[in-house]
Amino acid sequence: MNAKPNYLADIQATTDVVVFTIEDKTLKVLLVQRDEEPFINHLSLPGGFLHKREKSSEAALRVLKDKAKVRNVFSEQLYTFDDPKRDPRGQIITVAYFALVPANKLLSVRLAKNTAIQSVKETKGLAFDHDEILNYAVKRMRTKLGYSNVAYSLLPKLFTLSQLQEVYEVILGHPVDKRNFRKKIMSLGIIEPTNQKLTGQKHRPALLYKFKKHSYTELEEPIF
Amino acid sequence: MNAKPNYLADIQATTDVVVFTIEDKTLKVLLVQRDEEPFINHLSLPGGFLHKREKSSEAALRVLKDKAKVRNVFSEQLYTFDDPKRDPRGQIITVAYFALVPANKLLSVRLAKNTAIQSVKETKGLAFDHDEILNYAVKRMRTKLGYSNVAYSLLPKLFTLSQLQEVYEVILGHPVDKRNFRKKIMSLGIIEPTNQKLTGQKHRPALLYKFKKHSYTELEEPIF
DNA sequence: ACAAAAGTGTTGTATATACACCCATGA
DNA sequence: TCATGGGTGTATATACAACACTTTTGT
Repeated sequence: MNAKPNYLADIQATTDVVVFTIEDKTLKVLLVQRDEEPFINHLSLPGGFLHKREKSSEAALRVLKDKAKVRNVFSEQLYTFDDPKRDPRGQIITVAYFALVPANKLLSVRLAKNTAIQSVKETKGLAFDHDEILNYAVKRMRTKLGYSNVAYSLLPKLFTLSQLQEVYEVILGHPVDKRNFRKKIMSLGIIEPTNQKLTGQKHRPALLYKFKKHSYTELEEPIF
Repeated sequence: MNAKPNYLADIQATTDVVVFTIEDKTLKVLLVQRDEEPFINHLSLPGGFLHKREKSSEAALRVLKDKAKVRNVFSEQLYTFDDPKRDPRGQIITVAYFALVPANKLLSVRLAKNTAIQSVKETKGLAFDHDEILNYAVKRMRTKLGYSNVAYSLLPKLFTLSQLQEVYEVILGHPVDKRNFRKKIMSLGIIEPTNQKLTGQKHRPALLYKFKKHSYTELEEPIF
């Protein structure tokens, strides 16, 4: 192999992961507090450097396991941010991912020091260009939800139609009509009723549904 | 700065650009023949290494200027391919872009040695993972066209409605009804008629239209 | 006059939207 | 018995899909 010409960039690569969840009718994101320079004590997206012989998708899963304590969640490559000025340490590009995690899977990480799960709306002033990455992820996630079944990854295995509707309302940012929503979602054929009900609330028990597929599928007709 | 721990990847970064054009009712792609190892003499997507202090988007424009001889064309980041086995020379990740160029802007590059503009359908056996990148680009381009005005970037400034319809037919892969297409496209309000006609053909001259905006815009309602 | 593409409306069908009441449970 | 969310149908408006003939030019 020839020596590298000196106009070529010396690059390091990282992965940052935008972990979304929905809770209290609010879209939230997982953040970690940095414990070293640069941006020490700032909040940032969870991330890390790419290891030798590792794909960024594997690195993203590693970050999800180590920092968010979750496995088997939906994650997808988002965009690569590579402005040479984005990191003061040098030319460090980041392959950003986003992941969707049901709130009930984030119990253990809530207890960890130096992590926060906070409303996306109230999030700004993150380290590096992470505000920009977060904004980009929100946009992508919104459109994804409109033509795929990814909502499954924000809900427990069994869920009520109202819970599913809440997911869509939070992400769309406006309420939708209950009857029309149910008609639409049932006509898509992506979920099916179980024979179980959610009891123990102070109102009529709701029938529990499940997604037919727990893997990412794009729909022919859009949901919204 | 500390020394780099040895489990971190030594990375180089490249950009590869999928340059699409439409000609003879066919979707075509610009390819270059490699003149060095690995994959010497194989066709590949035009691309190159990232320079110091350069963003991948700038590198993509540089590639477009140097290899495709075009400027001011639509280009957009596609996806980052980073399987450590994708390049035998080492851990080389590529930030792929796709660009849309009207056929009439590719005149000079046609004459160049070692370049080819060929039908996407008939393209396979490219160097590295470029078949995969090309497939990914085709898919993305199809969906983009459905909810944006990017068709402008595949046509000359002035064009007939039949030419525009051809763009959609080629990318959708099936013919569409002329009257319905015109109704739809006019109702979107993204193009407007000029007072010029395209004469010199052996049939009735067609009114020429232009896009209101020559910059990428996402539409509220999808075209298809 | 002929060939070839340009241009133009209507109708039926399917989809989306708007809207209000009764039901089952826990407290 | 009351409060709370669960569950259900219809009528109207809008969007989509199918379809054929006349016009203008070049040869």
